[in-house]
Amino acid sequence: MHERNLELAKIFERMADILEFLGDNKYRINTYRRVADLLEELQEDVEDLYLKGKLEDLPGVGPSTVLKIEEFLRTGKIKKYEELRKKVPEDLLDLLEVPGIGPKTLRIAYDKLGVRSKEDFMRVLKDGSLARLPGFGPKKVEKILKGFELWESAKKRIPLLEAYKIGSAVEEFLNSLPHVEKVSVAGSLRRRKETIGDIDVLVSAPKEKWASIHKGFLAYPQVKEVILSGETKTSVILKNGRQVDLRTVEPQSWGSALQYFTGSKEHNVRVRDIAKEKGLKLNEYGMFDAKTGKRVGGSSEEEIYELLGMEWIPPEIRENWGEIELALEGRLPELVSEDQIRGDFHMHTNWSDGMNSLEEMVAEAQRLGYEYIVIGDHSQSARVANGLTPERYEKQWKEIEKINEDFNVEVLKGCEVDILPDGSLDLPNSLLEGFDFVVASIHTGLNQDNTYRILKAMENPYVNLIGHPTGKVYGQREPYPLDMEKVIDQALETGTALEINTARVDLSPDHIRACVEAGVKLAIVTDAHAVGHLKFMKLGVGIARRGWAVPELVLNTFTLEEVRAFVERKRRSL
DNA sequence: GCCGTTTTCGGCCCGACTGTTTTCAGTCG
Repeated sequence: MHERNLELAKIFERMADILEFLGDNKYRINTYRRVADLLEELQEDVEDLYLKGKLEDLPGVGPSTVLKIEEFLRTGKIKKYEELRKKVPEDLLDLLEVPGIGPKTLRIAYDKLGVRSKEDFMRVLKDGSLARLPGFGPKKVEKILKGFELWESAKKRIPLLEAYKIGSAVEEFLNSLPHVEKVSVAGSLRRRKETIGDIDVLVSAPKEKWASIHKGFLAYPQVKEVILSGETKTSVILKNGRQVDLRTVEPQSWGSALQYFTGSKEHNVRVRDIAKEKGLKLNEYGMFDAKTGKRVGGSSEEEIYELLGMEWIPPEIRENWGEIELALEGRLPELVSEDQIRGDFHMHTNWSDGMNSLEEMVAEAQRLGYEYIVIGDHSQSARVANGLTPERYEKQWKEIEKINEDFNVEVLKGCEVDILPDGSLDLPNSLLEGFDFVVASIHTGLNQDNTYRILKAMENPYVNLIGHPTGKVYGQREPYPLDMEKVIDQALETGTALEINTARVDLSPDHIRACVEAGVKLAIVTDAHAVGHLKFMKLGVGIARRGWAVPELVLNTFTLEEVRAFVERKRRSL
């Protein structure tokens, strides 16, 4: 990660917010936002690009943007931004993140009701003064209040994807410190829960080096505030407001500490019970003989579980949901794992709403060692996303054919076709037939029960995968009502797979487990809109494992021939 | 603010949905 890129991206984002609040030209605002997105996804350091004179080659970057970036690199500041931020209270802008509050609403509350903070806004919602303004009413107030709830809960708990990014960056930083032997996130992040409280990170090192490691961690550039810092534990708040707890342990305690801090609490209670039955004592420092107090193990997790007569249990399923009994009997299922992943089934390019070109996406997929990928750009009715018409798909196919000559990874012609309100598809079968793999998703009517639309879409012989089936986006959108049982039956019946969407954490682990029990095929996808998103496959695998997904049911473990056979089987049978 | 095989000026992703309206405005994706 290039810190400076992110810092600049934030500034452009903020400038866009302020301009929007001030009612500036919306296309200029749009440009600022696009620049912010661009910077966030940029693979190289922005300064390198600037020095090479390549900044203006980026799409959407013009002379004015280059000047601002140049100014920032030189002085660390952007004058225009400094002037803009004087015009509006800093906290006020955060409210734009609340679903239901847009720039106009915020401006009216500011002008007419003197709202200057979140507390002010809550007050005018609750005392009815906002509802009395022209253009507002009780329903709108209700909607914004609901938006606040969603927003608050998303703020309190960290969505898995965000926590994963933070955790990975912290791990990387700690690994760069001297004397550090092992680093791992623990807690609910390691278990890949949908939402994470605090981010726990564990480091093993000889005791005499701990002080220097804690000190080193305080120098992590993202640290904003230190809550506490001692010999074994440091807690900090990062600039993004998230808390990270670092613990140092001795190498001989690595396994027991990792086991202890990974949890879940319910899992650990049972595990310690079993230890007790065997005359052993387990804590974060190691496994000991209960009578003599003599250490019998603790350096690795595998050793801990082995001493208890159990198979090692993957962290994602440590919830006391039956995994302990199976591990004691040696009957744990083999869960899908990262090294079995051969491809990604859903990603976008700049043909629709992706940031990168087809070639750039393919190049990254090749770098990741994939055997195949499915390009799944949006279809025509997704106009906001610059969805493709049949003609444009046919053009894209030509480009894909050309690219397939130059790369080792096989690029499958695919699409993310919209499921229309009546359950029919946005593209005719005559065109769908020409794709190698078809993903179908719902993007409209997100407040109604959409079971019938999904059931009908699965009847189409060319639909291989239902994209983000529940419509949920964590912290932003509740799922629509859906009869998952019927969806699962229909998926099984028609030979259609369901999507595990890494970006949205949809399906949930519970859904995945139901699919696994029914024998429904699943596909883990990143839904990447930029090359940088493709690497989150690792996270998707974690989500799948949390739902006890086994490789036989996960399409990503299939060879290219097997994927083609999966598609063919459905086409022949319906 | 950016951009150009119809343009160096005049467009720019535009439609669905919701709640407020009685013909529309704001938000979202």
